[in-house]
Order: sequence, then structure tokens, then C-alpha cells
Amino acid sequence: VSEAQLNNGIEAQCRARGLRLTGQRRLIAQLITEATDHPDILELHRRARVSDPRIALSTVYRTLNKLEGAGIVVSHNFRGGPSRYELASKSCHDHLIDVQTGAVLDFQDRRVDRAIEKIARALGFEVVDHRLEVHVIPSRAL
Amino acid sequence: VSEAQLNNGIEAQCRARGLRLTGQRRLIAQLITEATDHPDILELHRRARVSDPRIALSTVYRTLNKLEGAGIVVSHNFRGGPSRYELASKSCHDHLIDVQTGAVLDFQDRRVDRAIEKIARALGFEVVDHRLEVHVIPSRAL
DNA sequence: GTAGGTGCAAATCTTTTGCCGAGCG
DNA sequence: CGCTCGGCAAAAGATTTGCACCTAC
Repeated sequence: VSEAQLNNGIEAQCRARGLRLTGQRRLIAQLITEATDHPDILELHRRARVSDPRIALSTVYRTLNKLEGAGIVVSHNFRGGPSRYELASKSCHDHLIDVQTGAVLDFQDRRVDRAIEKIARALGFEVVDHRLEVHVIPSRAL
Repeated sequence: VSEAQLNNGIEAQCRARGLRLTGQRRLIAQLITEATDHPDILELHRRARVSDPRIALSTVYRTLNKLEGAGIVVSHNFRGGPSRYELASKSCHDHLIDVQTGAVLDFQDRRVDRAIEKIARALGFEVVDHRLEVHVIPSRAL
């Protein structure tokens, strides 16, 4: 799937949710789509200003809140810092965080998902969602 | 293990880390020890003022930062809200969060721990720590 | 006695909101 | 044209910090 298609995807999703497609939203959608890191709002604002120097920080906040509410992006709060965002379609995974460098690595593993399902069910609940953050150090550092 | 002993435990740990034992710290240690919920700073401050009406909010912040740095308490940032604290000795577990009521249920499960270990090792890392937050709804709500 | 702790107020950081003019549909 | 959106500035919420005084060790 190309980036252009993904971007079309996010715009289509906005339309489907009744969100208007303004220049700012298209720009933010593109930035989120092409991001491989997990940028926070300030970083997204910085990147957005390259193309649109007049875009306001509050617009970035409002847009990401809308996109999150619509289930198009998801946010993470690693170690209590500012919220960091990524496309929901990229996010059926969890995060490995190198505590020495702060680098974030994505991973996906069914064992974790299955274990979580079983635990919740045993306690009388159904899983809506989960967040797993694994803090690690490189093996050779030991 | 009685609460008094646990409280002695936390004071001993403070001494071991070179943290001075002031009245405020003893009080906060006791509050954290006897808490069964996961109070945030404001709530701890509220509870502390019952015994010591002059205790400052910043003291609670500073104390919890020290205790966290010393590994005596751990903090959690559920859905980006204010940090909520609990004794590290109580915290070898993860959290189930009822998205309807906000209630937090603790659980502990070796399957998750083992799965996480395997994943990290496969990617060339060693696990230092992890945070798992499972958002759920009661089964009968479906 | 001194290094570290406390209270208070102000600063900082992150996020939200009120207002009003502008643009999508 | 109506309803939503965006920019700006101010507010709100969470946390940290500077400073002067105080206290555990």
C-alpha cells in the first residue's frame, strides 16, 4: 500500500465520519501517514509549519483529538511525557522502548493478545483495547 | 505482613537510600502504604492534609519523585491523566481498567511476563520493566 | 553545623477553550 | 448559507523550581 493510498484512506475516513477536509487537516493527515516515528504534537506542529507557517498549535491539538475520537489515529503516553501519535492502521502492535536511547520499536505478537483475552475473560470482562510498553536494554549491554 | 510492618519497610528503604525521614515523608509513606486504590498527587495531598494541614502540594510531588527514583513507589499514567502511585512492592502486576467506570483492577499473570521476555529476547533486548494496561467492559454489558 | 527538606509563590509545560472571522459542503 | 473550522490569546491542569527558612542527622 503506497503512502498516497494511505493518505487517501485517512481522507476517506474523515469524510465517512463527517469531518471536513481543510488544508490543515490534509497536511496533518499526510504528516501522520508518512511518519515512521511516533511524533508528539509539538513535533507535528513543527513539521506542519514547514508547509504552512501560519498553522496554529491549537489546530494540531484539535485535529488530533478529532482523529483520535474517530479512531483514525491512536495516542500513547510513554512515561508520562506528552502524547505521541500514530495511524491507527499501523497500530495493532505494542512498543519496545530502549531506556538508554529512548528509541521506540514496534512489535506485534499474538501470544500477548491471547494471554490478555484469557485473563480478562477469566475476570468477567471483555477486552476493548490494551496498551503494552516494554522497557528494555540491548542484550549486549549486560 | 501488617501495614505497620510495611510502613516500617518503606521507612527502612528510605534510610537505606539516604533519604531523610521527616514527618511529611512518614505521613506520605503511611498513606501510600495503606492505600488500596491508585491515588494521584492531589488525592494524596488531600489525605495528607487531614493529619498535617500545612503540608504543601510541592512537598507531595517532591516526595513521590524521590520515592519513585529510589524504586520504592511506581507511577502509572492511565489514559494520559495525572500520575497515580502505588507501592513498588505491591506492583508486580498489571492493570485492568473498566472503561465505563474508570475502576482499576490489579492482576498478575506469568503468561504475559513470559511472552514479553521471549519477544524482547528475540529482538535482541533484555526486559527492564513493562507496563500493561487493559481496557475492558464487563462481559454482561455485551 | 550542614546538607538536604519544606512552604510558598511563581514559572514551565501540556492541553483546552472562548471568541470571531473564514471556508467547506 | 449554515455549520464547522482555524488562528490567536487566554485559561486550565499538571508539574517543577527559586528562594528563604527549617530540621534531621
